[in-house]
Amino acid sequence: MMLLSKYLLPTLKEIPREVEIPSHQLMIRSGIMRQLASGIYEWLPLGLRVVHKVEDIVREEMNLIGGQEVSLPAMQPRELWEESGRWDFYGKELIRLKDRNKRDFCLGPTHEEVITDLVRGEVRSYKELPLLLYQFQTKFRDEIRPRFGVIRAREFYMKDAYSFDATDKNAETSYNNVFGAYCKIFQRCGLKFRSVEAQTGAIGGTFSHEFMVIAEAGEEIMVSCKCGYAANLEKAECLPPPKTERKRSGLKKLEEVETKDMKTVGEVGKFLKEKPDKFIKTLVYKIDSECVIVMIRGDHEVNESKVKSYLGVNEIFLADEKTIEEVTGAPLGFAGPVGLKVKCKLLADYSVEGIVNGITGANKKDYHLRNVNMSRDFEVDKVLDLRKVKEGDACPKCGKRLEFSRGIEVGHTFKLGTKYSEALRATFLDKQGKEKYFVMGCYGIGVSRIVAAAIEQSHDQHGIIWPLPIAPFQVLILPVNYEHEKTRAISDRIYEQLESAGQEVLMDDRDERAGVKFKDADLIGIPIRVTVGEKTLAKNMVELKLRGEKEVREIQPDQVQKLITELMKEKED
RNA sequence: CGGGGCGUGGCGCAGCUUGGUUUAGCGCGCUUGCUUUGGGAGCAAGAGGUCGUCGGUUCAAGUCCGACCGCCCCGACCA
Repeated sequence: MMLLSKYLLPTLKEIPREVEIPSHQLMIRSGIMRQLASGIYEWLPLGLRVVHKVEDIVREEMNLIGGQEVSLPAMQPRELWEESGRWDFYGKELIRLKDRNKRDFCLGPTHEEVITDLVRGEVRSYKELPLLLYQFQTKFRDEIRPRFGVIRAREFYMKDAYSFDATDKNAETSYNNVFGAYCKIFQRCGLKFRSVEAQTGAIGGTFSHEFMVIAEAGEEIMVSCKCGYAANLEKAECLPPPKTERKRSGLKKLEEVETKDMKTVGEVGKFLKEKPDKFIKTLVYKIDSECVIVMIRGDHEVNESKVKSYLGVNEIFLADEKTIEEVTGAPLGFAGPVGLKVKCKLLADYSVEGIVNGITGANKKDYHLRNVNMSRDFEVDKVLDLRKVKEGDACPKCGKRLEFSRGIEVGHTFKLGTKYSEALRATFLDKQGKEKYFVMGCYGIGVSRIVAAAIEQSHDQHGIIWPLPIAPFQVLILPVNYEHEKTRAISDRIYEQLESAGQEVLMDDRDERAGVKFKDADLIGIPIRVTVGEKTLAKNMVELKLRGEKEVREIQPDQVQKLITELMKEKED
């Protein structure tokens, strides 16, 4: 019997300090986990049960689409990562270490290299394809700033899957299969979620989707439209502004104005009495040793992901002041595209094209330029979409207003193509005996993150309200006084009946006052509570209450198992 | 990496400004006993702390100074 008196469940009355969002607070307070170091957590028995619940659901759905479970090493040799080019590309997020012989290793933040290496060694023929391999594994990413408990942790539990196909078309089928399985997984976990188009980032590939749990505390911003378009903020596009007809006559003469100590669009705009949308904001980025100039309209913001993906790099930084002086000949705040000292690649957002007689830095201390016009006063290498969309921008699909909402990313699917198979020379022989690269996909689900996301989405002021399918136990029996003979007898009997009916039951046999037990019950959020107390027992009744509802029903002890079984069926439908 | 905050029994905190009545307290939790017993009980008696680490100042350091470590928050960029 699972007795609470013997169960390691250290609940906390007080809200732990230094903990921000509800899910994190509740995970600590309800004894689900404890922190060991920044972004590194210990799972306690109750929490681990939830992890396993999620894991089981994921495993079932992956198996249903033909997935085969493997387990790959967390510790991976440098050579493999150099083959794919990611030893350098992945940056500081990759945790590196040396063995006793000074050989370099990393702790896997993801497993494309390892799985591709495995498959290139073992799979030779198209007849063995398609292949879908997956695993559950602890991943390591040295996050720039861990936060929100397990939502952005440095060590976390994830399911990752990799598909190998003979053709691009087949790979798309694999992708769609996983996509479907993911929808079922999140549904089964009882989550309100949405899939959005996303960027491929450090993983790479041709396209990708993120699965977002809708939650106020979410770190990610989702952009969506009534027409069905949905993307994350990094990826989201919008229609370029209608091109203003630029008549030669309308172009005024270029003119220099003094703007002493005014560096920002706001300051200069106020001084010149011009709106931000007249400005060509000019940013100097440094990529390795090269500089790239990015221009954008003053009222917009650069979406660095778009810059990164256009340039094909993983990390870009704004140039330091010294570099800016070298490139522009002026201190920070006076950069512009006209008359740069050093030849750089110039990129302009679509929004810059439409600016007539714009304002920009003069590349000269304390001066700006007025009446700047693209093509006449400066040439750019490329005009493209580089800005962050704003709420209300025009949807790229239908032109209606885009809406913003927040979410927690719990899954991500990537159509990789042949990026890794080419890098690692992973090939098979097709029907014609021709050597071909595997067409790959990779698919992640943040298992530990789902636990937090579920709480974020389902709690009240008293504690967690677990969705039934991922609850650590389905039923909590709460004998008001377990020492009372009849109470104990009835409680034990209900426990046994439920258990033999396949329910997972926790018995609060502690010698605590009723209040303590009720508070803890609400806190740990087990979906069904059966209260056995002398008061109702006098009427030969016990109480049944659902955590998410107010209503308390009185029923006969012998009816408990039957009613709960029915309730569970209802919930499943 | 930059800015801010914090570090004192398991948890939450006070004490530090102005060094010495501090044998380092308080609340929660924990142990034991009695009373209580349907929404975090009362009384009594206990256990539990190298005051983050190292160094310095001083007759004397939880308290002052320095370095380091850890944790949290904001930012990582708007030119």
